[in-house]
Amino acid sequence: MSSDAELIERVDLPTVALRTKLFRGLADASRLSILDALRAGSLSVGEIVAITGLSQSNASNHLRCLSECGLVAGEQRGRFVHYRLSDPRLNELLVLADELLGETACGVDACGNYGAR
Amino acid sequence: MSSDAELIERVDLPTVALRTKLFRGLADASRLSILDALRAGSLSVGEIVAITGLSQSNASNHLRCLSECGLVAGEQRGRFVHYRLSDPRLNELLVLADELLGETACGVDACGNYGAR
DNA sequence: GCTATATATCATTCGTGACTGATATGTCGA
DNA sequence: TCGACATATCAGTCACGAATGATATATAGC
Repeated sequence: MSSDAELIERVDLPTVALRTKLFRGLADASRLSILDALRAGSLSVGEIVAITGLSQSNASNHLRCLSECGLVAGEQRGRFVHYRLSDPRLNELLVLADELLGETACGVDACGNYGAR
Repeated sequence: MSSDAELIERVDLPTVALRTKLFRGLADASRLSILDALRAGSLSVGEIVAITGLSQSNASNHLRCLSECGLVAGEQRGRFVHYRLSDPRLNELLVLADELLGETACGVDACGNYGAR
């Protein structure tokens, strides 16, 4: 239907949906705090809580989310669990983001469409 | 207060907040569709509507958001407004995201913590 | 001037997901 | 086995922001 005038290349929805979920995983101050803390190396949950200031249950919830998504990896050591970034390219992504924020995307802080929850 | 045991390097909150806003700008299927469409070159709003399938007002709202944030730039030509990506590094960011999704972050699609709105 | 087309703005609705507090699981030392 | 510590899970609350539909602005052609 809608005839032959369909020469427009539609957006690839599944791909876009995947990207959306990845960026949504990153679009939260708590999760970004955790990821930022882990850039220096692996940390236990307690250390993450101390560094980020998140509540224990909140941090744990976000860690589960990040872990399921494959962005961080946890390893049990005694009664501690140590988490680390699962891919160095995650660090690259953050660096690239900071570069953008430093230049063209500098209007982001002033954008009132969504706030700093 | 809280004594001298403050050797912990706390997360830099303003920086994290900025990154959060940038990623939140990217964490939406509609906006990502628009950005993806613009990777091929500049497009008018009408073309963007046709390609993404978004409603006109919805697309316009997202374009304003993306424009204010500095991620896209619009130029008036006659009664049309043509938008383009304002920085090629935005494209790099998307490529990097796809790389991550292809490998370590492949759990993202299965992550049920947040959905594909 | 008037009409049609292109884009922008505004108010409202409604679902998603972040946080809290309490509780459960699990691991170590005595 | 028991108590203390580390982490995980769960239910409930509440605010953010995405989409819609109607309306406003703007530009071009007649």
